[in-house]
Amino acid sequence: MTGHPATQPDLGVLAARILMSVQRELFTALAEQGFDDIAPRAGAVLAHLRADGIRASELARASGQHKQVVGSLVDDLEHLGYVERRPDPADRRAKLVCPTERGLLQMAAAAAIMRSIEERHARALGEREYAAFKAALRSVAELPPESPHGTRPPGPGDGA
Amino acid sequence: MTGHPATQPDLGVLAARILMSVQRELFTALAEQGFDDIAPRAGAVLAHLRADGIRASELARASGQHKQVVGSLVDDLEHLGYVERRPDPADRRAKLVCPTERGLLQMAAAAAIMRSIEERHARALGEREYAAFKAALRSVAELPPESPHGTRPPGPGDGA
DNA sequence: CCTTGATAGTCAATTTTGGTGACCATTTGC
DNA sequence: GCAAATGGTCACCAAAATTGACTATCAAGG
Repeated sequence: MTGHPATQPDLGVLAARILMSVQRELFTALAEQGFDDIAPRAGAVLAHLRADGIRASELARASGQHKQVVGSLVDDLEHLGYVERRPDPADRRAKLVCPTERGLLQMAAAAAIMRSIEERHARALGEREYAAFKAALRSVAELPPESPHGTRPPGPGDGA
Repeated sequence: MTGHPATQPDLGVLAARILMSVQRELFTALAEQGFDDIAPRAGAVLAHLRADGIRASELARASGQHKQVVGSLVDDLEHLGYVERRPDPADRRAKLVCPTERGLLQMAAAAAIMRSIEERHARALGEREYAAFKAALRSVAELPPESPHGTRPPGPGDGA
């Protein structure tokens, strides 16, 4: 990251700024809607929850966090009543992290807030431009880093 | 953040992913070039350094970190020989954080690495598309959050 | 089968970070 | 020249990430 004011802020600085701003607004709005007991860091788990459950290790991969961190996050969310751990029928080692009723409500609320944030940006940029921006953002997020020699195809590798 | 795999990953998830990937690649490359003693978190300061110096409080604003954090970051970077504190001639309370020779080298190296990362994305997306993407990214990063009533103009308000 | 190696998850200990409140020096506005 | 705001630091505390080890299970191969 190298955003000298002389230079334009670089990709990393911009990403960090957007992340901070989105996080702040999302969790402020969630708190106003009654979800005031979840720490922003729990977003790493909540953002990747699925109604039908997801494995902790997959959460770790998707969020880029270590599995110990995900474990403690899930602990917290479980105590708060947002998720519960259920055994994974397909693998007796694994446990599925499933949202509870309250978890589903939170997911819906967060999705609505994120929609409104993105709609605001879409209005500012123009619908078409924002759609193009979002698509480009996805591409950039999915482009594999560096690949010194034998690049693997950019296929569905990234689970999330 | 609400990126159910069913849904597309949202703005926050994408920003987080890009930030992580950029950080990892940048600091790996810096380490390979001999700058292996700087922690990624110091990027919050390094990214906003200026050759002619910048105040700690401005670093705090630009990076979104508390001034105590910036202080300790600057301490570390000072011990490592990347920056030095000089009194600000314009305000005897303030100190300017100025890059040393080594700091300037680091800034140049980081800028080059970031350029190569962005060039890779530009190749993947197309030069035109990437330029449009980058412009949109800046707009999104600068759009003020929410503004329930009397919006202030989106002028140069954001210091960084 | 029975071994070998990888994967899923947890526990515990350590280290890093981040956050808080108080505090001094200086500047700014009245 | 006094009060309030700003720049910066100190000392302490809480939260968080990283590491390493360990159990249970799965998947391959012999």
